[in-house]
Amino acid sequence: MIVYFRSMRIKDEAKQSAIIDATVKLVNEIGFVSSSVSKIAKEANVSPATLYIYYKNKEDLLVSTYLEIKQRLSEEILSEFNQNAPIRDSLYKFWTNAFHFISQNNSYFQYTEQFANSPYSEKVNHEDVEKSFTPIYEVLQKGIEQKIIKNVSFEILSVFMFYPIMNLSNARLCKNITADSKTIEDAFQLAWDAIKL
Amino acid sequence: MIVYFRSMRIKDEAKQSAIIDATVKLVNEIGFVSSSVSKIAKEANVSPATLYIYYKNKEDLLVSTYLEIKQRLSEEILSEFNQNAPIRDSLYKFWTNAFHFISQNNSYFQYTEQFANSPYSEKVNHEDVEKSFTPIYEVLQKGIEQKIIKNVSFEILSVFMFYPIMNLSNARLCKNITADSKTIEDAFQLAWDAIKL
Amino acid sequence: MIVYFRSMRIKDEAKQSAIIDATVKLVNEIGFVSSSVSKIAKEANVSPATLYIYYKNKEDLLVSTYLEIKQRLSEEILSEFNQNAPIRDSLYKFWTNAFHFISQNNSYFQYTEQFANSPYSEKVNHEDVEKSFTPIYEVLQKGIEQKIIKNVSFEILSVFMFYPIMNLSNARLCKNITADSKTIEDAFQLAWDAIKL
Amino acid sequence: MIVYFRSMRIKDEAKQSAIIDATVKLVNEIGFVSSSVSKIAKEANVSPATLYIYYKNKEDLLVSTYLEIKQRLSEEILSEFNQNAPIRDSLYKFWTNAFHFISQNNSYFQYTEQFANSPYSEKVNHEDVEKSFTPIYEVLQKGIEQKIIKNVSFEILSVFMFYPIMNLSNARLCKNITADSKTIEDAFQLAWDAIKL
DNA sequence: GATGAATGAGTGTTCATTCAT
DNA sequence: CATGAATGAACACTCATTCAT
Repeated sequence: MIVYFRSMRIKDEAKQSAIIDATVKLVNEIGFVSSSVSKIAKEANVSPATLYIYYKNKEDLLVSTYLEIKQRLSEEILSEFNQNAPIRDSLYKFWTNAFHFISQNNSYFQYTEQFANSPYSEKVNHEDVEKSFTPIYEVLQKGIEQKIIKNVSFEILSVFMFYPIMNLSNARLCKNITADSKTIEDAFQLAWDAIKL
Repeated sequence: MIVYFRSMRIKDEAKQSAIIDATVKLVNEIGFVSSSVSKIAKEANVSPATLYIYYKNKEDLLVSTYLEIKQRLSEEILSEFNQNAPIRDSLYKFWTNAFHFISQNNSYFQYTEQFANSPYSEKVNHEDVEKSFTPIYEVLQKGIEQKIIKNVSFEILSVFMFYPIMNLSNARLCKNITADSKTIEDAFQLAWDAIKL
Repeated sequence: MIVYFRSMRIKDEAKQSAIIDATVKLVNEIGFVSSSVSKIAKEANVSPATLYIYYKNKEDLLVSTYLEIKQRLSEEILSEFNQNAPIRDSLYKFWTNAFHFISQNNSYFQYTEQFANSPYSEKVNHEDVEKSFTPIYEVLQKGIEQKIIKNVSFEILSVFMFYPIMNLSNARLCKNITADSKTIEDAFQLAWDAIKL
Repeated sequence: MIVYFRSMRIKDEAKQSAIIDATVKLVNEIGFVSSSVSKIAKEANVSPATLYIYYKNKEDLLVSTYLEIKQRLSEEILSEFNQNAPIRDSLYKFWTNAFHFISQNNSYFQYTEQFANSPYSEKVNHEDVEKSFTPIYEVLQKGIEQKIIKNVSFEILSVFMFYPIMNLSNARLCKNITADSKTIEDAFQLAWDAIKL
C-alpha cells in the first residue's frame, strides 16, 4: 500500500506576505496607477506568474490587500478595549490607537486611502468591513443612550470622530503636523467636543 | 491665407474645456488607473495628438484639471462671503457652499480625492492652492483672536471644519447619507462644537 | 476660412497587405497555434501595435485574412467562366482553375484549411462566403435540370467535385502527387464520373 | 516498502485514457490553439506534472493522441471486413463503417482534422499510419487488377473514396447534412461511380 | 508515481507619445 | 492648429515545463 505524506510542495506563507508587503510598498511609493503586476512581483522577488498562484488576478490582490490592512487596523484600534471604561476614555483609546497605527504604518494606511477612492472600492463588501469596527459603534450607541453623545446618525459621528484623525496622521495629506502628544490631545478634544452633547 | 476669426478662440476654449470635462467624467466612471489619454481624447471628441497641443503631457493634463477644479471649488465656497458677518455665520456659509458644490459636482470632487491620494499630488504646489482659501483662514484667525475659536493649529481646525463635509457629501464614501437640510444642520453643529471655544 | 486638405496621415495599403502576407506565411510555416501577433508583426515589419490599427484584434485579423483568401480563390476559380459552355467544360474549367490556384498559392490555401478546422471558423458567416461561388452551384443546378448530373444535394455534389481537388493540390496532405496534366485529367475524370448521371 | 498490485496498472491506464479523452474534448471544444497543458490536466483531473510522466512533452501528447485515434478509426473501418466479399461490397462496408465512426465520434475525428492541418502533422510517420489501412489498398489493388476500378494512383482513388465521407460526416464542415441512410447511399454511389471503370 | 508550487518566456492588447501631413 | 497613423514599451495574464516533496 502506498501512502502519500503531503507529498507535494506547500504554499509559502512568507511568499504571500512578501507579495502583500510589496504591493503596499509600491502603491505607497509610486501610486496605484503605476503599480503594475510585474513591478509588484519584482519587488516581492517572485515571478509575475507566481502571483497568480496566490491571487486570482490583480483585482483580487488589491482587494485582498485592502481587506488585510483593514483587518489589522481594526485589531489595532480595538486593542486593550475595556468595555467598562467611561465612554470618553474608550473613544480616546480608539483615537490614540488609530493615530499610532496610522503614523507607524503610514504606507499601509495610504494604501487604503488610494484604494477607497478607486473604483476597486466597489468590489468590496463594505458592510463586512464595518463589522470589524462594531465595538466602536456600540460605544457611540451607549453614549447616545446615556445622553452623553449627540443623537445624530452614526455616519456623522464617525466622520468627526475618525476621519480627522486619518487626515492628521496621513503623511501625504498633512505635512506640517507632527504626531506629538500635544497634537493628539488637542485634536481629540475637538473630536470629543464635536460629538458630545 | 489663414484668417483667425474671434470665434476660433472660443472654439479652442471649448475644446480645452471638453478635454477637462472628459477627463473628469472618465476618472469618475472608470477611475484614475484606467483613464488613458486615448480614452480621454475619444470622450472629448478630439485626436490624442490634439491633447498634446493643450497640455505638455498626461501629468500636465491631470494636474491642470486638478487645479481647475480646486479653483472652482474655492470660488464656490467663498461666494457671497460677507467679511462683516459673525464668524459662525461665515463658516456656516462656507460649509453649505462646500456641501452644495460637492453634492452637485460629485464627479469633479471625486476626481480631486483620487488625485490627492495619488503621487501626482506631489507635483502640485499646495501652498498656491491653499492661497485660494485664505479668506477661510482669516476668519478662523479672527475667531481665535476673538477667543471664539480654539487656539490650535490651522491644520487641526480645518480638518474638523472641512474634511467631514467632504466625506459626507462624497457619494462614493457615504452611501447612506442624504443631503437634506437636517443633515447639513446637524453636521455643521458638530463642526462648530469641535472648533469653538 | 481654413480648409484642411486631408491633412492627416493616411492608412497604408501596402502595410495592410504586408500584414496579411505575413499572417499567411507564418501560419503556413509554423502553424495556426504558434502564429502569435508579435511574430506576425515582426514578419510584416511593423509594430504589434500597428496591427491593431488595421484590425480590431487577432480574431479579426485571422477572419479577415480567411475571407480575403476565399475571395481570391473564388475569383480565380470563376475566371474565364463561359456561361454558354457545356456543363462538363465549365466544371473542368473550375477544376483546373482551382488546381492551379491551390498549387501556386499553397500557403494561402493551407491557411484556409487550418482556419476552417479551427474554432475561428465559427466566426465566419459561411453563407456569405458561399455566395461568391454561386456560379458553380448554378452550373450544377443546370446539369441536374438537364439530367446530366445526379439529382442529389449540393453538399454531396460539391464534396466530390471540389474537396478531392483540394486534397490533391495541398502539398501538406499529398506529398507523392505531382501536379502534372495527366493527374489533373485523371482526377477530373473521377470527379465527373462521380456526379454525372 | 512499495508493492505494486495489478490493480495499479489498471488505474494508470485509466489515467492515461482520461488524459487522451480530455485532450480530444478540449481540442474539440476550444480548439488546438487554446488547448493548453494545464487546461487538459484540469479536464483530466490530474496535475500538469502528471501529464509529463505519461508523455515526454506536449507535442508527444498531441501526436500520441492522433495516432491513438487513427488506430481506432482504422479498426472501426476494417471491422467485419470479409476478404472474399465482392469489391464493391467491401468498399461499401468501409464506407459505412467510416461514416458511423466519424458521426459518432465527431470530436475524435475533428481532432485529427485539426491535427493533420497543423505543423505537428510533420512529426508523424504517415507511412506507418497508412499501414493500418492496407486492407483498403489491397481491395483497391484487387479491383484494379480485375478491371473493376480505374487504374489511377492510390492517392487519387482514396481521395475520392474517403475524403468526401470525411467531409460529409464532419459536423463542423457540413451543417446541413443529416447522416440518414439515403445520404449514405447517395454519397457512396457517387464515390463508387468515381472510381469504378 | 504523483503532486501543487514555481517560473522565465511568452501571449494578446493598450499605453503615452510622436510623426507626417 | 489639428489629425489619424505609427510605435516601443509596457500592460495583465498564461504558457509549457521543472522542481521539491
